[in-house]
Amino acid sequence: MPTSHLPAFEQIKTFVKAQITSGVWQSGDTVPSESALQQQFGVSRMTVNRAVKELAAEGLVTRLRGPGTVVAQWHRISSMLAVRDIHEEVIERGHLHTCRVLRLEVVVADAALVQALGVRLGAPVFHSLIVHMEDGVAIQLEDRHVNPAAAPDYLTVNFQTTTPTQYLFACAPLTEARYSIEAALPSAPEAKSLGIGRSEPCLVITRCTVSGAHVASQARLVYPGMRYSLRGNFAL
Amino acid sequence: MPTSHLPAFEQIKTFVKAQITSGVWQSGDTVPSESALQQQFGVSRMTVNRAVKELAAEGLVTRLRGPGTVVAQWHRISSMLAVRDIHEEVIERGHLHTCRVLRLEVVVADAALVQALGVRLGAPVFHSLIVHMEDGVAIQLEDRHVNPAAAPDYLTVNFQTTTPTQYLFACAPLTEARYSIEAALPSAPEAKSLGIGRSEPCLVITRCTVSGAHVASQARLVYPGMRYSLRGNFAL
DNA sequence: ATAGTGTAGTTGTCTATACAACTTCTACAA
DNA sequence: TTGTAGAAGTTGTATAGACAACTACACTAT
Repeated sequence: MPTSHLPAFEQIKTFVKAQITSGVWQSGDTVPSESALQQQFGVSRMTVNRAVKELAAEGLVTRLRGPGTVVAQWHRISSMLAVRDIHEEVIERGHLHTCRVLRLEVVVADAALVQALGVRLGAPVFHSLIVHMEDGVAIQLEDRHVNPAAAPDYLTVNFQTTTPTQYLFACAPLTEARYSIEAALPSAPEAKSLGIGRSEPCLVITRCTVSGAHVASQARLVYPGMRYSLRGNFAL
Repeated sequence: MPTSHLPAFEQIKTFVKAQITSGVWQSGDTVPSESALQQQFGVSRMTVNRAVKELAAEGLVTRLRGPGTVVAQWHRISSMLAVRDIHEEVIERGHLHTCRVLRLEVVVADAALVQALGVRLGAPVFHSLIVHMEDGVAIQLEDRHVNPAAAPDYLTVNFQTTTPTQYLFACAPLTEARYSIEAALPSAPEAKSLGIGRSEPCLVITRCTVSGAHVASQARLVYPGMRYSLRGNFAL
């Protein structure tokens, strides 16, 4: 990478992003002030300002006069589909979030997992299957496979108090994500876990998150179609 | 609106947006150069630069050294879900796009349309029902209601050569959009039109577009779940 | 007629400075 | 102890100027 040929403001952005994605600066941590970065990089404050302002526009940091710049809580994927925690989402609606852990185990990587996670065939992979409920009604089935290299202690987490999304955010900072949204019918066990009929259509979000060099996890999120919809708004 | 109290760069952004949303500047038109806007608003070039640069980041205009700034082709809704034309989308994949117009008529506004389009009960509303095909296979059913105030000549358009999205973009520039994505089973006529079974789940995108003071149209887009998925990517 | 050259116009980046607006913390006074 | 005032630190906005990189177009030399 010819970073030295990149514009100064890009180099500063790259530096800050690297600190965040490597986990050196975590959610809520304060980012050095503009004058500090100015001295560190030997550029004018306007150049630092542009770099940090653009990072704020991308949602990686939040800025306030006085308190300064802090690493943002959630890294948004576009303005519509944020990688956010179902727990937070339910709480935000003023409802009660509970969950039932159906499976928490080690499985052996098959061809599909080799493809998705980049592990070797037959290597151990963590697997969790959790039903999330809003006021007692099942709204999401979370079927997740986790790369042990990214979260070695995944199986010891108490998922009654911490959601997988929360835990993975903390120990494997997000650097990249791919997702697809489709409509599908639930399988028999999925329908049973969600308490719906096999003919009820579901929104299925498949999400693959990358943290540094590893594919951290692959999640298949099944939402009952009658109880959930993705909404968005756009203006100007 | 206390526009005079807003920062100068915001006023310039508002001005440019207004020219675009009002249709004075259309897709492909060139935007005045930075020096021209600088003289017009009596500010420094850096201020104009910031305003136009942010509009470019939002996807409303594209900028190039030499050719200058032009109004962008498509107004993106977030980075994932663009309001774009199904025709362009199919062509981009290198396939053949055809369509069948099932209905093109005037209907009388019922309560739901009053709510959605902001017209009076019993007022005339244009309605089109079109099946879009990719290489002969139905991939989208477009059920659209159009506000006559926004597109008075909607019924005279030849939808074999122009898609509703294309036409509406031209005569009613987009200023706002709301959408939701859900999973649902098709109704009997919908299944028949798409050539799928009634038990095959579909992705349903409901989109409401606003142009200036009018709600221009409401579209219900039904995609067969087995033939279509929304995909997205996010990095850094 | 064609190929090459140069010039004008455009955006991209960067500097050094200035003031405004806001927050937090400290110091002082009641 | 409480309240107020102020100082310090932070980001937000704006200016005037400079040079670089790139494009389009007209002009020139072959």
